[in-house]
Amino acid sequence: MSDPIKPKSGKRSSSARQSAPTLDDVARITGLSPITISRALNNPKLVRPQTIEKVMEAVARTGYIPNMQAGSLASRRSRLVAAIVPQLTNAMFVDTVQGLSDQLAAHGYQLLLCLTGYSQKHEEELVSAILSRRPDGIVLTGINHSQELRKTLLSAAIPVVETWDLTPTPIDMLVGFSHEKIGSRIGEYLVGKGYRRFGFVWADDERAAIRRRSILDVLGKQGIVDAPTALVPTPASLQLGRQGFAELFAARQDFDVIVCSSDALAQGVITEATVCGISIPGQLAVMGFGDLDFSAHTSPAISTIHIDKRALGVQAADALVAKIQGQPLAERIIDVGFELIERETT
Amino acid sequence: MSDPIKPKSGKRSSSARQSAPTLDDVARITGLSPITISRALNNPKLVRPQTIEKVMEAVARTGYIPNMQAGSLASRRSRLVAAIVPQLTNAMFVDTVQGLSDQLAAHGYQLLLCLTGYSQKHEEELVSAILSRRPDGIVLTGINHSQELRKTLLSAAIPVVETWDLTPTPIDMLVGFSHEKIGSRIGEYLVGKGYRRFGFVWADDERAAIRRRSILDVLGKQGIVDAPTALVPTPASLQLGRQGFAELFAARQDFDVIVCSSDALAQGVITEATVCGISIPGQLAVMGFGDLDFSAHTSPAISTIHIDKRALGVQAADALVAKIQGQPLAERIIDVGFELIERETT
DNA sequence: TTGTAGGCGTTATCAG
DNA sequence: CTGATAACGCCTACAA
Repeated sequence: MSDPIKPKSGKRSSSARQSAPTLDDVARITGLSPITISRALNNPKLVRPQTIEKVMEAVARTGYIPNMQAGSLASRRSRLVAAIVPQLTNAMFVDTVQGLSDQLAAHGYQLLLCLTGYSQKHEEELVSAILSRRPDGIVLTGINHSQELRKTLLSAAIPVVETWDLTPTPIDMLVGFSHEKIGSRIGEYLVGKGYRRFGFVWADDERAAIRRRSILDVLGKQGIVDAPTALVPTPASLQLGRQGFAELFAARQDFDVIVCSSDALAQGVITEATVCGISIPGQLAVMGFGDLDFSAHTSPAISTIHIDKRALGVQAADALVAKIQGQPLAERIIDVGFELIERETT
Repeated sequence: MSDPIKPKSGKRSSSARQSAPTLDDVARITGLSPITISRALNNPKLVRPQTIEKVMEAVARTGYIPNMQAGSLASRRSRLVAAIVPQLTNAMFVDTVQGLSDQLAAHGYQLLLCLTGYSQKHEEELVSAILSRRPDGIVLTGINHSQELRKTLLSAAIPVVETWDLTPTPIDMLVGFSHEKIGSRIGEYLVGKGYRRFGFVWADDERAAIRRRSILDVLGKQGIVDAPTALVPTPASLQLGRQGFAELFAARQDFDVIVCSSDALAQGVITEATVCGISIPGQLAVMGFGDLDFSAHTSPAISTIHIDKRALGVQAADALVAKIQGQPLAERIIDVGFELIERETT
C-alpha cells in the first residue's frame, strides 16, 4: 500500500534471481512487520508465543539467515572480539586462545584471530584493520604497545584486555602474571637447591628477557655473575633446545643447571644432554617454564613454572564480556599468578 | 543545501558528544563528497594524487576509522573468512591455522576462528552463526558434515574449502590428503620391515580411524589379525601415549611395533617403553603420524608421516581467495600428499 | 576525476 | 504486544 510502483512485491523486486531472504521477506510471508520478526528472533520475551511460532516457521521455510552486518550497524554491537597473538605455533599461547574462544562462544561472542609474528609495527596496522570491524572488545598479548596504539585504542573507547604480563598501568584491563616475580622465584629456588653454575637457553622474546634479568638479579646477589646464555629464535622447540645446549656445552662443561625459557627448550636440553651421556638430574639440572602438556610426563619429568594458560584466556573473556555488558567490574587488573613445580629435573 | 532544517551541520547533528567520525565528517572537512573520500581510501587510482593527499590529512586529523560493517553491507564483501577447527590444543591443526591466517592476511582477509571440540551438532550451529556475518569464504575441517550443513552452505552459495581429508565429492573445494593411502603406506612399510606383532595407540578421532582401518586391511592380507588397540581421547598427548602403551603392555609383552595416530602419542609410547626398560628400536619399533616439530629431534627420532600442514592452510587460503575474486580455479580438489619419513624408531 | 541518488538489511525510538 | 519511521555508514550505478 505504501509502494506506488509495485504494490505486490514489497520494497524490493521479487523477480529474477533470488538473493538471500531478508527480514522483509519473512515479514511479508507472515504478514507481520519486519521489526516484529526481528524481535521474535532477538528478544522473544517481547513477542506473543503464537507469533513467534509463526515467525519461526517462516524462517525455517525461507532459510532466512540474519545479516549481522546490518544488525551491528544499526545496533552498534558486533558480538565480535578480536585477539592479537604473536603466533600460534608457540605452544604457550594455544591454550589461552582456546580458553578465550570457548568462553567467548559461551557468551555468544565470536573470535577474530590475528597473528602478528612478534612485530610491533604489524600490531599497529592490525589494530586499525581490526577496529574497522567495530569489535566489541580487543584482547592484546603483552603490555608493550606503541604510544600510537594506546591512543588509538583509548580514543576508540573500546574495552581492551592485555594479557600475559603485569603492569599497574594497563590501557584498560589486564589478565596476566609477573615475569619478574617468576624470575626471582626461579632464581631463589635454584640457588636454594645449591646450584651455582648456571647456563641459559633462552628464546629471543621480550617477556622471556624480563624473567632472565630477574633471575640474573638474584644470582648477582649470590655473587654468581658468569651465566652464559644461548639465545634462540621463537617459537621455542625441542630442536632449538638441543642446539642451545650444544652451543653452551661446546664452550663450557661444568654447568650444574640449565634454565630454559620454555619447557620445549628444556625437553631439548634434556635430550641433548642425555645423548651426550650426561645424567639428569644427577650431573645436570634443568628448569623449564610453562608447564606444557608433556612436562609432567617426560622422563625425567620437567621442573617448571605452571601458569593456568587456559584460565587466562577464560578470565580475559569474562572481563571483556562483563565490561561490554556494562557490569560493574570487580577488578581492572587480574594476576592469575604462577606456581613453581618441582619435578625430577632439579 | 539539501537539508532544510540544519543547513550547517550536515546530515547529523554536530553538537554534544562526538561519536566516531564518519566518511561524511571527512568529506565535510575536505569540502569533497563522501564518495570521493571512499575512493581515495579504497581505490586511490581513481582519484587525483592531490586530492588523496588532502583526504589523508583529514583522515589523520580526525582519526577516522572506516566502518567495515557499513562498507560490507553496501558492497556485499566482508573480507572475512571463517574457519572451523576441532581444537587448537591439538598440535595437528595449529600449523594449518597459522598458515591460513598468514596467507589470508597477505590477501587482505581476516580470520574468524571457531572451535567445535569435535562436535558435529556444534558445527551446524556454528555455521549458522558464521553465515550471519556474511564471510566471503569458509574453511571446514574434514569432509563429514551433516546433510543439513551441506544444504545450508550450498544455498548460501559461499566459497567453501574442506580440509584434512579427501573425497571426490566435496561441497565446493578441497585441500587435503588421503588417510586411506596413508594407512596403506604405513601398513606396507611396517610389514615390509618385517614387523608382525602390532599394537595401536590411537586417538578416538574419525580421520584417525580411517587410517587405522586401512592399516588393518594391509595386515589382514598378511594374515595378521590380532592387533590390539588402546584407544585414547583427543587431544593426543605424551601422557596419553604412555598410558596407552602401559595398557597394551599390561595385556601382552611381545609387540614388535606400536603404531600411533600422532607423534605426541609416539613420544609417550617411547617414553613409557624406555622407562620399562625396552629399547627402541632394538626391542620395539614405534611409528607416528604428523611429523610434529619435535619428531625429527627426539632421541631416538620418530619415524612418521609428514604432511605439510602449514602449506595446507596456505593453499586453502589461496583457493578461497582465488574463488572469491572470481579467478578461474585451477583445480577444485588439491591433494597435498604425504611422505613417510623413516627415522630411528623403526 | 568527481558528484548525485538510492539502497544495503537491520534496529532504536516513539507511538499505538 | 505490534507497527511506522528514521537512522546506522558506506558503496554501486549512473551522471556530469
